[in-house]
Amino acid sequence: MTNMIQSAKDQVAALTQAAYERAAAAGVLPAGGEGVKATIEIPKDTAHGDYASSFAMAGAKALHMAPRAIAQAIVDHLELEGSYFNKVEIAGPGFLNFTLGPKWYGDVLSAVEVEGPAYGSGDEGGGRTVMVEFVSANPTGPMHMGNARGGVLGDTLANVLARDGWKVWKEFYVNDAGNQINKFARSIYARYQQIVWKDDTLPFPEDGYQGEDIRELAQALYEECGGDFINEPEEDALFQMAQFGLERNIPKMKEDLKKYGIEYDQWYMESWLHDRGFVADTVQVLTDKGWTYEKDGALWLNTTELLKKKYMAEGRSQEQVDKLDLKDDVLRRANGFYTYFAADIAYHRNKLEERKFDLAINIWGADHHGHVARLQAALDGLGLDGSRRLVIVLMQLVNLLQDGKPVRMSKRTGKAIALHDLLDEISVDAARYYFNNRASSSPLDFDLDLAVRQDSENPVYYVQYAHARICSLVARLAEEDGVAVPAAACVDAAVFATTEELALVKSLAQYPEELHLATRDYDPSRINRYLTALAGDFHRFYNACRLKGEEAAVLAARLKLADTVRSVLANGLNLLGVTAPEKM
RNA sequence: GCGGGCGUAGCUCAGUUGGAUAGAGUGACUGGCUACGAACCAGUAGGUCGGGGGUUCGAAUCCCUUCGCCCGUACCA
Repeated sequence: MTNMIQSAKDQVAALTQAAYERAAAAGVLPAGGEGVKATIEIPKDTAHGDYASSFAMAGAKALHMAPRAIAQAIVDHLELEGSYFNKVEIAGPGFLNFTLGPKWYGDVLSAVEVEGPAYGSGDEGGGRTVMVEFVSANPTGPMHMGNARGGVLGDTLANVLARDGWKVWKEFYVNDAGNQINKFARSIYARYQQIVWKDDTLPFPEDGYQGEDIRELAQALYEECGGDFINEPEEDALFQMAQFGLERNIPKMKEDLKKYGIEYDQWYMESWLHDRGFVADTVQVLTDKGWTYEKDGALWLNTTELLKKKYMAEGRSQEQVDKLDLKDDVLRRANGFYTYFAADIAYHRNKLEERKFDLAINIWGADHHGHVARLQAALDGLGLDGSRRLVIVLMQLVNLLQDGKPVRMSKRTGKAIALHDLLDEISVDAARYYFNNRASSSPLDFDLDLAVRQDSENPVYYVQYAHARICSLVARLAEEDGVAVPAAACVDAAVFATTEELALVKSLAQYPEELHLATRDYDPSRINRYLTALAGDFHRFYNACRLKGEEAAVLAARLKLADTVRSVLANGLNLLGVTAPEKM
């Protein structure tokens, strides 16, 4: 709950405003400065202080004075007594540069100590419920690199949301119905026939799944149940093939994801929606509301109108909307089967209406971006406000590199690298950190040759090393010198004098802000960047400042600082699902 | 055509509400342990922020325009 950055910022704003009012009362500044919207930021260069206010520049127009003159009047009437700051300077075009004093540094250490593993938490969610649906890979084959990325992204996002006051539910949507299951069944059936007749030249579906895993499924089926399916009607045999394949694949997926550190609250079957008539019911509701029409024997959703309505509501002009190339969607095909889109609308109606989640977040591959707006619009059409209550985080795909050159991945041709194979090669820690190392909007290259031999290559080791180094340091001081980590109340932050110490405390204070931004932008890769930077600040501190042999007050303060860093590193790594080792 | 993503150092990428001299990692080069963990640190070199225009005290960031790469635009899922 304690956000030291925010409270310092608030103080800058309050101090500046109070100074303005005093200056205005004294007649030094004209009236009209109350509404000045000054930005308060942390300068990149510490020579410009710890916080900078743009009050003087922003107010130049309203006050009809030169920025630097305004700044001088503010400084003359500033009252820093009792605040976090002990110095203010005017610089550049009129920046007011505030420098933090020891009180603030001490309070940062206290905040981490008091809040411990909860440090960095917020309450943006306010107890609202959110479902994060992620991975949801087709159960027709093993999971690949893209699923590995989506897995960490969703899992970490769920962790971060929970820290921000949301009640989080994690779900895997299993597409156990529809065309690709049919294709799956036909693929197994073809391999099965090849096995039964001992003839590899028997025909295999043109669009079938060619992976080795399909052969293995067929072989297992043959070994368990024999060759009798050959004699059954094809329809029955295909049903059995699909059942057998799913019953083996789904537990395998659960197992792989568990190994990867991911466990769901629920695996939700698409077939549940079909079986109880919920897809049909949802389509009926859309029809009742007048959003559908029949054409060429199929039932269509008037997506064009729904999207126009949505875009206009979002502020686009009629002209902009008119030039869009919009198309309607089929909900029920001429053959009577519902489309995937219809099932998806029903599934999200289930999330928002039946299960009453306040918010639904989906992690999707960027190749599905064309469906984002139309799904939201369809939910709008159901009166569920999908444009706001459904958030789709698009994730750019993973490029697999081999010898520095891209390899085309495809489940159909069986050329993808499976998640479980990957985890045989590299640790869960390394994989989870690696796949969370880029914003979801950036494509991510995955070079297996590099990943396999990576040790120090992966920044996860840099962060973990900092943690292990501190553990070792703390243990050693306790053992050899009998010095324990002191309570924050016993530390005099005024002894922090080096730039390394001050920078390190400021990094610690940045953590709640980073978590907040990670949830706001649905971008948990920020945590990686933060942790790497914090570890770097620690390593620099460690090289610049000794502990052993220093006088008691300095030793105590530095030891407390190091231990506080340890706590925050562990805190962040925990959110990523990465271990914080004491030794390595 | 329409829509989405991207374009920043040799390479991979950061850059929060517009801010002061545009950063990090990696690669290259030069240094630092009889030292609390060298899986570490310090330094040097490397840039027309794809190009052009505009908005203003101030633009990598906002607007317009243009070029290039990836993706989507199914009675597939």
